[in-house]
Amino acid sequence: MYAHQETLRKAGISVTPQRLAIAEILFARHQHLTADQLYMRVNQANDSVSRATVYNTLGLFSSKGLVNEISVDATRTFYDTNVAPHFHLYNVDTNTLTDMEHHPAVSQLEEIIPAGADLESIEVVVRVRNQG
Amino acid sequence: MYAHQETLRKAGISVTPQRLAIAEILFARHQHLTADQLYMRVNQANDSVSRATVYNTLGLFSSKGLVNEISVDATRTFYDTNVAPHFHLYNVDTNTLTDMEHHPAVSQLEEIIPAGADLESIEVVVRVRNQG
DNA sequence: TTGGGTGCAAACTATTTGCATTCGA
DNA sequence: TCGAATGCAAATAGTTTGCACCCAA
Repeated sequence: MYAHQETLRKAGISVTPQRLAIAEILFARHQHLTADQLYMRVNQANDSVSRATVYNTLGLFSSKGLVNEISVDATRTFYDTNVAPHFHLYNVDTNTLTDMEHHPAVSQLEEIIPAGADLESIEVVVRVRNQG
Repeated sequence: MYAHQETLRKAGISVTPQRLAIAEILFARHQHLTADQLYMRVNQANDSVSRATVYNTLGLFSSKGLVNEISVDATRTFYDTNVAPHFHLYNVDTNTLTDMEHHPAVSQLEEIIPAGADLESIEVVVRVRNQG
């Protein structure tokens, strides 16, 4: 039930009931959730955690490298529990984010989009910060 | 001075003074601007265009394929006048978005980040919509 | 006991929208 | 003239913040 106490400790994050409740749901499997989706799932599992704490905790997890933030458009940020670099497929109609199995060159990306879907745009952002 | 009337017409966009003022600045060269940066530059060139019109016009240009939207984080959307698929480098310290000259495989991306910068994250989103 | 963590509500920011006005073919 | 475009201000949505309270070391 508390399989992720260790996950938090190893990342240097002190364990609290709220953080653990969030971690148990978030890290149950590789997935892509928005802050609000996570907020609803945590509270539906009848733990009570506020929105602010969900946001703060996701920011903390992200800064510790436990999750990746993926900003698919101006108002939708997903949190991805798979922190290895990989490609994502975002369906604007269903508002779902999934992993791509293959990582082709950008020039060949169009060839491998799923049947029934049309390419809308490709966004590659390598985020860097200044050293120091 | 009005080199981009034709750009708009070819894209099926009717020409208005505001749209032309925006186009002249935006398409002067390949660049990455936020809506607000563009708003300020347009008005500093002493044309008067409202924020709403800048946003609406960018949305229109984007839907016609004249610019690409790049959402670098939850509150920063850049508009890129280079609509060919390519990689971007976003510096979180300077808040600048630039093009990458090379398009390596994701697994090799870390090797080509600029001197003086550290990799923070890699975000690849292929946006699709359902056919029909 | 005391500093970090939490929760609420208010603040904030980027963007969108409703609607009355204005413009241009 | 008449629909499209514009501009303002208000609305919206996602996220952050200030601050009082609480709890565990």
